[in-house]
Amino acid sequence: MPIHERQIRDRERRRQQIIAASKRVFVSKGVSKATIKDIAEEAELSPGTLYIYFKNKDELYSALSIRMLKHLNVRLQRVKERKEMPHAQRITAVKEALCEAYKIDPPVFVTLSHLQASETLDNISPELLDQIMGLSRQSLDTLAGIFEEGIETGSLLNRDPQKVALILWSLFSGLVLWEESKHALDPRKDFLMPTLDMAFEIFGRGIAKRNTD
Amino acid sequence: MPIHERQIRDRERRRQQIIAASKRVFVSKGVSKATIKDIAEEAELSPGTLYIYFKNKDELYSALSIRMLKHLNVRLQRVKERKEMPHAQRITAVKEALCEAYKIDPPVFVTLSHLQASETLDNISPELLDQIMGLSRQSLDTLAGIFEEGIETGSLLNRDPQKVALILWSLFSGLVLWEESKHALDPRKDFLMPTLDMAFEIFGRGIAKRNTD
Amino acid sequence: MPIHERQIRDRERRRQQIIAASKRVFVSKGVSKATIKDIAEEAELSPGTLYIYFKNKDELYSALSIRMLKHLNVRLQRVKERKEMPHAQRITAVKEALCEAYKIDPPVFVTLSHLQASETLDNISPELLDQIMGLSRQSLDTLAGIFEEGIETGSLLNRDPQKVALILWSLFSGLVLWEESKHALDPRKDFLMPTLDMAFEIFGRGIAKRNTD
Amino acid sequence: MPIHERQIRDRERRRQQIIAASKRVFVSKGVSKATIKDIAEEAELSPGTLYIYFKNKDELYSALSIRMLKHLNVRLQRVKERKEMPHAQRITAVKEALCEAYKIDPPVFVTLSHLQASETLDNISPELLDQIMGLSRQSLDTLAGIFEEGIETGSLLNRDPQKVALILWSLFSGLVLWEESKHALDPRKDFLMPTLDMAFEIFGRGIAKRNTD
DNA sequence: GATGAATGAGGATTCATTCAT
DNA sequence: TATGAATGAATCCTCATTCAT
Repeated sequence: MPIHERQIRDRERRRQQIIAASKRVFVSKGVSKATIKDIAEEAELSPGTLYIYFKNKDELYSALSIRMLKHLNVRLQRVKERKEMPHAQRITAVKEALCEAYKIDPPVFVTLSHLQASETLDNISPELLDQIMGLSRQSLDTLAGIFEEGIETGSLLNRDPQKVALILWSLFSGLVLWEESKHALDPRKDFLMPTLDMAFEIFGRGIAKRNTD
Repeated sequence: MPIHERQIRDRERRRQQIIAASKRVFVSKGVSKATIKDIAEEAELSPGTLYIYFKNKDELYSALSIRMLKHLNVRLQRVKERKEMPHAQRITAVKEALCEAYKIDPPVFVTLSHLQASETLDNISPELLDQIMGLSRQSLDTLAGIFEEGIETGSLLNRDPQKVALILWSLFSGLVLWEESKHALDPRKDFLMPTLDMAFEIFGRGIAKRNTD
Repeated sequence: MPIHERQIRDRERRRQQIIAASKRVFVSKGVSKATIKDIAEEAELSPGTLYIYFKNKDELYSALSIRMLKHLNVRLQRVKERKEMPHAQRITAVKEALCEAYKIDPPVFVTLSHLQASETLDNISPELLDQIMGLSRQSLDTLAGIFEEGIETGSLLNRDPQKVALILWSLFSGLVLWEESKHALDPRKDFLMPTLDMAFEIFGRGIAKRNTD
Repeated sequence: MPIHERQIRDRERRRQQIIAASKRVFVSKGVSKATIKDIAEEAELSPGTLYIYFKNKDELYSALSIRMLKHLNVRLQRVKERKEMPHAQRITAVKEALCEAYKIDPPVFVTLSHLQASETLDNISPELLDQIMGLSRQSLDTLAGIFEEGIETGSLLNRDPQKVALILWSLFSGLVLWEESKHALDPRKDFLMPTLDMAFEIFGRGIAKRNTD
């Protein structure tokens, strides 16, 4: 049934169109200031139409996070598969995966932080919440898996990989959140990247095992 | 003018009373769900009265951050003055300063992140914004100063101390934000402290200079 | 033109199919909660299709009433034709006619009451409104005719038959409305029928002429 | 504390003012067409103010019913106390009580019917629902009590007084609902009263015991 | 005729803020 | 200063109706 397939594809395209529009609105107005009307106008649709594709505002927010988390998962998984890579390069690869996910959707990290701050989750369906939590966990698990391998090969300090993964994620999201806030006040460009580089260098040194350990 | 002074003191006392009440409300209802009416009730005042002491809601939010930042500044300054301390202990002292500030006002870190995420800064007076930014900068500067001394004494890697300070702050606030979000969903106790300990250990190792550097 | 006739027949069949579906929706969701989309889904049609057969929602509502009123008219007319029947039996026959109409379409009586309460008549075409009013009047006229005959034969009190007819109709619809409301709260079965029996008994006694009158 | 008392009185006065305004709006626009904005404008208040006095729209609707039912209860109770009255006069007194309640608030009977049709009760607090149901029941119980006495004294037919009460109530509300609907279409005056008189006459005759019973 | 995505006006409700007392 | 009732703009969301395919 090719007709049916096209309908599904159209539907998905619309969803993506709305998601893209809301991303742009979030960038320009901020997440909590963005209204459904704003997003609808940006998407050149009527407010009612958004509700055909998303049950409510919170679920629209969540869709952004899900898209980003899925993308991130793929990237991290790819890093994990490169088992032959030396650990230092792997951490750099992790950084690049995170940065890429961030660059695709800068405001989504803010959204995700909001979600994490559990301030907007009231209207979310349990399934969607599960999905977000599951994807978050999956990202962290993949990260943890990478560190675990480093520990097993003796490259990394023997520390709880779950905690290490969380530390790296927090380091990254903390910096990004800071950058976003500075950006709003003083949009000089790319103070973030050098700081991120330095952060990962320090983290990499800190987690690496040395002869004396 | 003792009468005048007492008036000022009374006024300040009221302000603190309101701030304390809003803190409690933030803890129980979450920052974005808290309304002026909630805070007024908690403070056993009427909504109108809050507006005698704070120009608007955002300025009340900001006052929380200011209190916290002031406190943090004092603590960090004290660490900075302990010039004789070995760098490893100093980083631990920094951690304790941050933790203490956090423990006094857990939700304020979230608020501060919100402020940083530039979601609530619209209604703030330029003076207040300057004050917050100034205090933020001061905290970071103090931190940077500590690192600078470490670099000068050859204990720490020679890296831009401002960036290092920002990295440590981001690491801390990223973890705290994560913890707060988990807390809302699954209030098991104190997963935060061991993770923070590990984060600072890794950071400390990463920033420490070694013979081979 | 047999082709043309079949088209008309098909059209009428579709209308009945939609009416039947909306009846089922009204039963399960309540009249005011039922949406066009609900009815369309129940009829396995699309919302747009309903508008081919009914000008708008109110006209769909009205169609239900019309169907019921037509049915009722036929039944009442039949009672009227049984001129040989003693008046007491005739009133029982009237009761049965009303009950049957009610049982076919319980929620339609509620709808009709709503219509009567002039809450939904705004969007109705004058023709349709005329039709409903005409059918209502016809039912009442038939009822009045039955009573008139009773008066002429000396079986019934000499009272304005129009008013008597209205009284009986109100008695019936009042009880049914009450029953429907109770049903929603406490769906015990068939408190209605014994109460209706008693109501008609009292009414019958009350309207019957006695020697002493 | 006379000041405190005045506040309570003021508050109650405002409530009554709002109730009175919504009554007027219901009369002119119909219950389901009336919006909060309409009522607010009629009351010369802002929409927000209504929510200080009523939790939501449904509870405002309910308040109308409650006022009417309370009034009715008082009146019916008074009739019940006149135990010396012959039953025929008592039924007339019941009619007058019902009519008076109706005349104070004609549209409220429609509202009450809507409530009974359980179409608008979703947003009502259980307490309020209980109150309405309780008052409804109380009215019916009082009516039933009156009939019970009539049965005991041998004036009335020996029938379940609860059912008889319900029959009378239904007769009344059915006629009133009809009248209201006619009124909207054709506001000739006072077709209701003579019909009501006749209805009660028939009911009275029907329920009265005769020697031959 | 049939579809169902899109529309957008309209409604209930919230809440920061004001102001008369 | 303190109050808290009143405000009304702003927001989310619904749903009858339309129209391009």
